[in-house]
Amino acid sequence: MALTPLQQEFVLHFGEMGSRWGINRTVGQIYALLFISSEPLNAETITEALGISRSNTSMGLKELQSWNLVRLKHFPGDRRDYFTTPDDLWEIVRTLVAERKKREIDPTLTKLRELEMQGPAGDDYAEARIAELRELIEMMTGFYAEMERLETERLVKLMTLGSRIAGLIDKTGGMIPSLTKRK
Amino acid sequence: MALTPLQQEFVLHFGEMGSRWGINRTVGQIYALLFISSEPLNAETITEALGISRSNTSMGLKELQSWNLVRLKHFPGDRRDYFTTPDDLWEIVRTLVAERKKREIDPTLTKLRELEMQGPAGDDYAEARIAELRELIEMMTGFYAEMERLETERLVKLMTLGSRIAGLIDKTGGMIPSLTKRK
DNA sequence: CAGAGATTTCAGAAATTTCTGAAACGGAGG
DNA sequence: CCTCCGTTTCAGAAATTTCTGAAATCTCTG
Repeated sequence: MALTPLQQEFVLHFGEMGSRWGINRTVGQIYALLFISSEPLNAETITEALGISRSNTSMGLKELQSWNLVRLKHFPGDRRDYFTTPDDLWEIVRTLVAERKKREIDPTLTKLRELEMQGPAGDDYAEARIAELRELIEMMTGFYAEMERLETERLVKLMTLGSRIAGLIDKTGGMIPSLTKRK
Repeated sequence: MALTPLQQEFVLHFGEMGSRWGINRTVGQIYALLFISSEPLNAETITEALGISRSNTSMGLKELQSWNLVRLKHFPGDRRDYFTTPDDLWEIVRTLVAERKKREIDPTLTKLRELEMQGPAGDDYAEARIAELRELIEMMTGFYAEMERLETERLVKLMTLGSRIAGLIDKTGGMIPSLTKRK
């Protein structure tokens, strides 16, 4: 499969950005290709389009699957696997955030709790700093857990409202009457 | 400077996590060390504490400075540079988010706009997908711009209120009376 | 402005990550 | 239970990133 110049440039950009996102170039390119392709693609097509080895494609797809970033499709009479990305971009964002949290935040939270468990180490400053960090992360993951439940439409509205909500929270108490009344 | 077992473990953990966060092990360790040290440290002390080369420390500190993650201090009669992290954890988070946005999001937004500029490429699906992605990113960065202005205290309150706010935004319109009234 | 102390730069070494081709594996159909 | 088609695994090659020691640079101080 030959790429159009537009596809080409898009794919190459995501390849380059890949390293900043903690995935490698190939994985970035594969994802970008699936993202801008209207039809599901099989491994052979991807291999050809990106000019990489078949095994590299296999590893890249495996990586993307471990991130839950691709969906598998099948066609009758064809036993090859075909891959796509979800149509809903918000679903993609949600997955991305969830996975990054799992890989980048959770292990640290676990480690911090573990360190606190070990009991007083006679290093007050370090202990205080660790506790503070753990509390911060817990607050943020708690907030995240709330947001996670929202479906796309509500999330969009929340983001649109952003500024107004922000302006409301004042230093004197942060209590919004219509908020505190309910529940 | 010899590290306490607690410091040791904390530092090593951040070193390991570093790779997942797009920074290298040494940079992660240096940051962690500064974070749990009550006093500012100079390059020589860091070098010794982490058992790395002096030049590696220099590069790591330079990297951290480019991320705006460390503060420089000086003591009278000592012309060496001493480094610390901010006391306020929220300030650290803000910096982290701002820098990651700059490195991981902005270049892509620019690229997407650029691709759209190049005009119709006869690939409707790809064009639509790119436009959709750009719009999503613009919405998120817009929301981020709002949040960025909030100082620590308000942010904490917003996060604490999270669930209630989320529950309010309903499908029928998302308009919260007390919100819509004020500008 | 010479010398000492401190930091930065840089080319190559070391370590790590990514990529490939070949071989192993898996499972549907005959 | 063999064969074919497709996928995965894996050991080594290639590429990239990180780290080091030596030299260069920078900047106070006397």
